[in-house]
Parts: sequence; C-alpha cells; structure tokens
Amino acid sequence: MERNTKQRQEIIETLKACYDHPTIKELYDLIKKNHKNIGQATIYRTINNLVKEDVIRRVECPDGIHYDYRKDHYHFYCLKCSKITDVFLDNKIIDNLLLSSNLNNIKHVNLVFEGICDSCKGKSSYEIK
Amino acid sequence: MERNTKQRQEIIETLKACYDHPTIKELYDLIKKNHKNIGQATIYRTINNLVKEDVIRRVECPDGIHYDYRKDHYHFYCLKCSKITDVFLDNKIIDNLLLSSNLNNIKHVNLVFEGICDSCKGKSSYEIK
DNA sequence: ATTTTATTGATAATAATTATCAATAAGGTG
DNA sequence: CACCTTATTGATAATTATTATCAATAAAAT
Repeated sequence: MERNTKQRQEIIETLKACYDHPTIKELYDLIKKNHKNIGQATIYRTINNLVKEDVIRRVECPDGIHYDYRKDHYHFYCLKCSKITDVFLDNKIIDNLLLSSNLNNIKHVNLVFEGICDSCKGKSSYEIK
Repeated sequence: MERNTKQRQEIIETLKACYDHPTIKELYDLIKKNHKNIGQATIYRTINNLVKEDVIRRVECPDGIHYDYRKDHYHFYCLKCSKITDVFLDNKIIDNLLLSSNLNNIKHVNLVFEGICDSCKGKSSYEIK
C-alpha cells in the first residue's frame, strides 16, 4: 500500500512544475531548496517507484536519464546543445507505428528524435556530450 | 585521425558477432575472454568514440544502456524479463513519423517499444527491473 | 628505420546508485 | 482521539559505474 508522504508529494509537485526535463540530480537540487533535509536516497527511491507506477516518465537521452511528469508527447534531443524539446504527434501516427511493428501488449513507446536544433544549426561541428 | 588499433578492431568485431544487445559490462567480460589484459577504460573510451562516429548504436532501455552494431532497425524491451528484440519497420513508416514531427536535421530516431513479451504474457504482475 | 603522437593499461579519482537500519510518520482500527 | 502497525525516511556506508591521469606502447606517416 502506497503512502502519500510529504516527500512523495513534493517530488511529484516539483516535477509537475518543471517544463524542462530535469535529471535526478537537477530534481534533487530543486527540491533541496524547499526541503533542506530531504535525503538523496529518498529521491532515488521515490522517482523509481513513480516510474514503476507509471506516474512519471523516464526520458532516455544520450546524456543520461531525464524525467517528465507529462506523458502525452515525445521528445527531440539536440546533439549539440543537449536541449530537450517536446514533440507532439497525432495518435494516428503512433497507432500506425504500433500496427506496423506487429507487437502487442505495448505499454509505452519511448521515442526520442536526435539531431541538431534550429539555434545550433550553422554552428561548428557538433560533439555528443 | 583515428587509429585502427587491435583493441578497437576487437571491440567492433565482438559487438558485430553479438545478436543480443550487450551492456558495456557484458561486452567487457566477453572481450576479456580473448584479450585478457584489455583495460576497462579502453572499452569505455572506444565505445564512446564509436557511438560518436556513428559506427555503433546505443539502445537506451529501462535497465540501462545496451549497444548494437546493426542500425537498420528498432527495439522492443520486455518490462518483465528485460529481453530486447529487434523490430524492423518500413522506411515509409519512419518517413511518416519524421514528417509529422515537423523536425528537420534528424540524425537518428531512438525508438524502443516497451511492453510484455509473448513468453512473459500470463505471468504474475510485472516489475520493472 | 625513424619519428610523431594517438591510444593503451593501470590506477586513482570521481560520480552515480543502492543497501542498511534505527527513527519517524501515514493511515488504519477500536 | 489514542494507539498500533508498518511503509517510508534520512543518514550513512557500501557498491557500482564512469572518467581522469600519465608513462609506456604501437599505429601510421615520413
């Protein structure tokens, strides 16, 4: 049975308020501001639980794992500046994708487009972080 | 200028011979069998270089990073048994996906379907590793 | 053959993640 | 409300993963 602890609430609320896609370290630093003595282990444990419970989502990028409270979209990752942006796709497109994969019992489609963002376009040769 | 060292060759050849999707640790253990005194750091350095050079591919899964020499396909990850299987999709489907994303300068589409595989279907409640 | 210099292996250093466990507090029960 | 049970917490240690350092080695160019 899940307990709705202060820490759990704060982690959820903090992530919900984020429109960028924090790493676990960034999230920890954010939460520390309001909640001085929260333990590092609590963040790890809670985040992992929330992922399992499907409350939040992992965003798997070349520079590591980021987290997102919102689940109705996909992501773009810039190989030059590492910035992550939301990508909204029609359900129809995803249905098509699932259909042509011949898979069933899919719980989640992890989809990250990797490339060069507009503001990095034209800069010198890129380097994956 | 890249040097085609024995170590680099062996890492590429070993990964090329793998039809599962080893983690860096698994790959290291495999290579150790033939090449007793290869250093751990060499594996990390070389694998990271090969990813940057686009010779091999990272497969980002809930249980961590796996690697694949082959690049013409996508993946399915079983949330119960953690097995990774190849998923082949028509270019047309991916073109459609890219088109409807409105993105340009995409170098790579990282696509992992997560769900329950056929042989795990019917087992007790699943747990993400 | 000789020279140059990127790469290696060993090791240390650092960073990331998980395990341990007594103390705490959520949430049920009477 | 007070009490009880037990999941969760925070602190810390332990473990694991990754990167940095640097003298020795070996590609590959001359």
